[in-house]
Amino acid sequence: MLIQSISRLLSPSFQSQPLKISALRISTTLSAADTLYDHLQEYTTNLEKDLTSLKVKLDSSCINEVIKRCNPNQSQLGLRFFIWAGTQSGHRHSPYMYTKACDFLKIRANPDLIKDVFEAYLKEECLVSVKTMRIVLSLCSQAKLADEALWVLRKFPVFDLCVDTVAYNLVIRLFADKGDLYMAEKLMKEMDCNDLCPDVITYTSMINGFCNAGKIDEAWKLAKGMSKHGCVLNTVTYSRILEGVCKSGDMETVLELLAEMEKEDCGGFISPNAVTYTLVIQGFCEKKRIREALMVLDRMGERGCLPNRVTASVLIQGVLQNDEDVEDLSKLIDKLVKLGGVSLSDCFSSATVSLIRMKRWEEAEKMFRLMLVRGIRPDGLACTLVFRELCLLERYLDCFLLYDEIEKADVKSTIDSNIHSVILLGLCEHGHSWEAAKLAKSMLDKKMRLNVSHIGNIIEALKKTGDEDLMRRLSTV
DNA sequence: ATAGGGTTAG
Repeated sequence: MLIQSISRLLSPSFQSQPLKISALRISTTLSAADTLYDHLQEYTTNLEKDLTSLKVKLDSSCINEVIKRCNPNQSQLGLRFFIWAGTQSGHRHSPYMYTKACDFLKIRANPDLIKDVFEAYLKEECLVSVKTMRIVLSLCSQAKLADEALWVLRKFPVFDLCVDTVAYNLVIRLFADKGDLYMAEKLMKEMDCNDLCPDVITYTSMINGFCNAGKIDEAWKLAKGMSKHGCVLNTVTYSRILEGVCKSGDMETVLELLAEMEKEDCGGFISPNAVTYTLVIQGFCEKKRIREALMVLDRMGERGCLPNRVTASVLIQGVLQNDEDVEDLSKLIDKLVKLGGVSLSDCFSSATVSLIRMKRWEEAEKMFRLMLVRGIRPDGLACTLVFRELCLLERYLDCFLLYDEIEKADVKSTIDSNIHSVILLGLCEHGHSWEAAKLAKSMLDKKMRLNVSHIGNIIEALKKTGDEDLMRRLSTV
């Protein structure tokens, strides 16, 4: 969009064609949304039936556009539309769409919308299916609305629908996460009365809730009772308990539990995985018991369990926080990479990120530069944080030099468009027109959006380079 | 149903 404002500033003669092309592209994607939105405005009865009869091909951008237009004043219509769209065969809302719907329709701030829609369904005698219920429950889950989810659960019989385990699990998880374990447990007991049986997922939500509330005994009691319902304790559930014990700080018990999980006679159902080991390592690091954390890494390696990026970043942070010795860090990184599962890039990037978070900026910059010297490519987060810091310090020329070096190593960009824009603007404002022009070209090559508000300054600086080729390319984006 | 660490796209 702002590239277009650049072309306007640059030379009016170039702008007509590209603008027409993009206008055309927008109008084809909007037509489906137009049809649907217009219909929402006109409906009197049978909204859902009529929407279906329009036979519009649904996709996420069209659904997004419709709910966006319903934004401030027509949230209820927007919600009804979103629910209808989700029930259409051939379309399934992505998790991204659920977050968008919650955002645009302000479901969290206005949870009564859900009840209003159901009232309309009843009044207009709309068909409400299990699929409808599933979509509404997913919305409640996204918006973390436990009470509303329970209200929806209670509406199943009103529409002659049977509640299933998936629906119960969703509501139970919401209450358990909220810390209302009384209600969560009540619902779990209620499942039996509906010929439903709690499964491993139900138990895991409950156990997680009890552990977060510091009630490890209650969590154990549940775990012991799982077999009553034919459920077998597995790695995920057991690791939840172990996590709770870690949080309580009793690392001796944690080691006993870990040993229990490692025993062969459990048939491997609860054998620890990378997440389990990482939780234990994290527990020791938080208690500043780094040596023991490192021993857990060895133990993990002996059992053939590979560390991952989380394991690496937890350990590296632990070592950086507790040791002055650079040797320890490089020994650790060597070991991690030798075990496999993480790369040098993962390790050095993690170290850079940890140092920045610990406000040890000079060491972070050294680490970042060392990485480049050794030909190791920094990951996206490390780049973002380093460039953000350099921009705050107004060291735009350094940004450019580092950027150039990273670009030489590889073509795939790990730096987001906003940072590109900030660096570009900084270079322009500090009179580094040549560098700005080179960065602008690189951005054009990547088809990157230019989202800065100081387009005028950028254009003026770029004009100074007298680079006609660049000007032409900017104007024909 | 599994942790953690930014941003983008859909």
